[in-house]
Amino acid sequence: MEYNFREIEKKWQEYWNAHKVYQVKEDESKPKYYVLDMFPYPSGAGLHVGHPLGYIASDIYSRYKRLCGFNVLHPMGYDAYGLPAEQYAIQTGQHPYITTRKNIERYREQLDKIGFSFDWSREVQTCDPAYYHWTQWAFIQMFNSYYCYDAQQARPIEELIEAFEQVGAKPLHAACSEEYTFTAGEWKEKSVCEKQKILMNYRIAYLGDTLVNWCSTLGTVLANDEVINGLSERGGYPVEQKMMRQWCLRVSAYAQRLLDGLDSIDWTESLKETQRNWIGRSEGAEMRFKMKDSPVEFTVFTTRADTVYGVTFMVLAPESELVDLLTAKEQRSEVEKYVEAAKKKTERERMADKKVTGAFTGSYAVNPVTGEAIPVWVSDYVLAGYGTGAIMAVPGHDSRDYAFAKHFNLPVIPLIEGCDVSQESFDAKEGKLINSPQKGKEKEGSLVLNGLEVYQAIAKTKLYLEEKGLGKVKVNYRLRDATFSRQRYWGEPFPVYYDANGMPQPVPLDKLPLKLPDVDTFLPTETGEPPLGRAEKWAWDSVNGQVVETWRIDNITIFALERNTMPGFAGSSAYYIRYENPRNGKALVDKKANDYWGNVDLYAGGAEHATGHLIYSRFWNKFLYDSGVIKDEEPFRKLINQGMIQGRSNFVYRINNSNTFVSLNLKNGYEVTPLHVDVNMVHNDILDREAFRNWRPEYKTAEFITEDGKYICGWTVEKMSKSMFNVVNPDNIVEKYGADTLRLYEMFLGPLEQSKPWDTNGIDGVHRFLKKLLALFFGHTDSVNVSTDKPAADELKSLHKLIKKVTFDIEHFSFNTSVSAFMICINELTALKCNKREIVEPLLILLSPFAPHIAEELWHGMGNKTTIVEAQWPRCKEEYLKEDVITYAVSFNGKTRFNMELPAGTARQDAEKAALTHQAAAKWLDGKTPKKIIVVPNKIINIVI
RNA sequence: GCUCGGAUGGUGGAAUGGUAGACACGAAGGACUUAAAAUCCUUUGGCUAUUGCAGCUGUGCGGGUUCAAGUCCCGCUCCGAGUACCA
Repeated sequence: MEYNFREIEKKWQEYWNAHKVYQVKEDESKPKYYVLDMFPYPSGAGLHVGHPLGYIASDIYSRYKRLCGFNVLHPMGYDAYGLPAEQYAIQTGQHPYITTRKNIERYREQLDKIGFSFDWSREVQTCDPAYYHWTQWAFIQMFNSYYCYDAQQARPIEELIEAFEQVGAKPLHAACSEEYTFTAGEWKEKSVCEKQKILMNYRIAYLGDTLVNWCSTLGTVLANDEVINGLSERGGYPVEQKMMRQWCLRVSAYAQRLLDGLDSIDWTESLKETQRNWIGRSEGAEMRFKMKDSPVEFTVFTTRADTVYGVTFMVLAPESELVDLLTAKEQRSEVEKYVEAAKKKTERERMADKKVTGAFTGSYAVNPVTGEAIPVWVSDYVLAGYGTGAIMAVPGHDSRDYAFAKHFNLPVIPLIEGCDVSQESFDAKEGKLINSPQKGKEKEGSLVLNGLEVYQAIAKTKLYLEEKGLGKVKVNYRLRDATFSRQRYWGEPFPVYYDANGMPQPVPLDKLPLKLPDVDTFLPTETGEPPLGRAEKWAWDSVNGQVVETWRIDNITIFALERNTMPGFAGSSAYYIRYENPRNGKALVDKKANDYWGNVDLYAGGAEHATGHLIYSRFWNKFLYDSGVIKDEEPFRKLINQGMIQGRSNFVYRINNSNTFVSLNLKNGYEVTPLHVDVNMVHNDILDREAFRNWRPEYKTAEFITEDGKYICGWTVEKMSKSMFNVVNPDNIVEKYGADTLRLYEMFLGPLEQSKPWDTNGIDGVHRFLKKLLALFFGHTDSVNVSTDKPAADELKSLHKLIKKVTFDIEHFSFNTSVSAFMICINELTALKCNKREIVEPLLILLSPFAPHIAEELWHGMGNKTTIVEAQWPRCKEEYLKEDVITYAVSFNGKTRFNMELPAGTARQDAEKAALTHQAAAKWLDGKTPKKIIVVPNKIINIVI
């Protein structure tokens, strides 16, 4: 009897595959459960041990739910569009499709080896035209919709046109980039082209001039979540702000719903918090300022309306359109110089540069409350993209304004009683107001704030502003619209052409998918157009409704197609819906399929997608919900984040100027250089010296100074990467120990959510557990040997303890403790020499989600004809868990003195009596009568003397 | 700066307010073996005992609540993650 995991695992993987064991379809007789993993981007490096962590956890949960009688949808696919494949294509000329397909094959091979219960018949790939058909379709739906604030949902754009025709723009509450006030009459007067331009301002997918994150090295724009600390997430290249005409998604219209929806879903608090911060709701007021010497007006946003008496200057963002309007003649050259300098700086430089800079525009605004004239400045500490791109500066109570005021010698007015602003500003929102007109001494109708608490003063000022028509209460969100164009080849083409007026028109729905054309090279064109600009034979014939391979300038029915492609998150925003009905050529999802499967019950993936994918998906889902395509408003009901698996690097210590290596604990006597060594040559920190000598030619003659005949390596925790030689592929582990050991070990490593370094130091213990399990089944024979005898009480107890623990742990995603529970149970049963069928059969069912291959093998070895997948999860019977005797810890004045065993079910009074009359008690009682006795059933008896 | 986590043996980590350190690794000792591997047994937080069966101490630090605190409350220290000229 030997644990031949290679044979066992191969056998059952082939069996499951051949018998389509994990394929599911809608089944009204069973409750559904949808378990989803974030689908991987198939990179060239293949899967490493960090990837399967979440997959194993969700697979355990899927298998568990299946055994509990649920119809479980557990699909997998690939996020196949992405930058690395394109960059590889630029270098090698190989089409990204080829590399992507190759990588997918490798991923599939690796995944198959681990024994997941995916329904591969539902696989999707985002680069497959049959899939991106529906990405393009959704885009057109967004193009043809606007967001109505009254209905709080997306509505067809035709309804907006109708409203314009009847009442004009002013009374409507619709999400837009710029407010319009035209009347119904004025609307009707407008040309077709003008109307199109106005509608663009309202569409949910719109073409707009926006400030974008431009990364010149990558040659593309990036979304906010793709920029980290002013550098591109991919590659770490500098990013600058640039005004560009781009496709955008009006995500901001959904800000409030995205925020509110968080309360209805079961995600970790930290992830919800991250999204709340990203959405960044802030309540405040918009205040209108008039200029002293010109008719121009502008508004600012503030959360501290109460500080209006402390405004000593105004600041405009350098990119603000107001700069040009408000700059006085004599200051023009200085301001222009400043704005130019600011524009040249990248986002990162601006952040790094904490120096205070700015320029005076030479003009003055009028404080709407006091009537005083206040100077208007330009400075890059004010952002064009947030609020109105202009602020009222209150140096007394805002540290940034304070720094600016001190630098340019502007006055600082304290507004809170007792605060000291001689060294720094007082930013806290607390205290009593001063320095506004005194009650009784104020002019008629002026705003009196003195003596009020800050929150009262804010409320009063808002009210005052609204009454006097000087401003309005306003909620601002940090969440901005998503830029949706990428100047890249390897992405979904926009289903859009530009008509004779240069206006974008959607490709008719029945002509989708609009396929990605071939190009000769994947670089931008010489004229700076995106790579698709090289597709010369790629145009749209609007009369015949098809892609044509010709450019005929004289024929006005042949139009240019959009040359940008969609970003990475386009394909990943609704893939979970497509899994429900993946081969449907008529719709994204059939209504019946979606009614049955609904949203994702459990979503497993990394927390790094908090502000990207997980926001976009929620937005996309809400849009589809508004459009009546799907039935649930939130895509992912419960979300678990697996931690990151870091690399555990190993070092050898070379004695300087020699080829001799000294073991870790002996290195102190020498001058040594630590060198990274491939972790695959190290086991339990002991170096395989032969493998090391063969690793590289220069180590061929290496000498070792060992301890007890072993060379011990040093170690440290780093990111898993090729250059550190610490990448561990799951294949190696599967080859050496088997998939079941890998699965159990990854779970045993620690709590799922926690980031932890990968080390194989404990893997033997898990492997040993499986061997013990086999020993229990086989005894000393070569075939499975189970007895049909009735189990004894202690055997039943051991099993039911396990059922209770494992069921509880799986429900709470505490997989590491359930693996421990299996080990305890097997140790107990081994000690009892128990191989009784009534015990080991349920045990195998419990184990099957964790180690499906060996469980299946033994299940069949016992004579079962069906697969273990069809078994039923065992129920825990509490009556087997009852203790005969209960151990009480008896303590005196809180100190435990002795343990005492009493029969289960002993009455409280009898327990008290027994504790006092116990022979050991006399020592502490010392003849005294106790003041108080506390009996905690099953636990402790505390006697207070 | 702000927000959210975390701190328990040599290591990974267990502990609904109720005997802290489950389980596993590693280490030490032993059995089997010509030997090794494999397997099995014993010990393993620290200190004091160990011809004394036990005692003391102990969950980052300082307080508090409680009969009882790793767990709850207050105040620190350190570490990690996210986010940031957001007005």
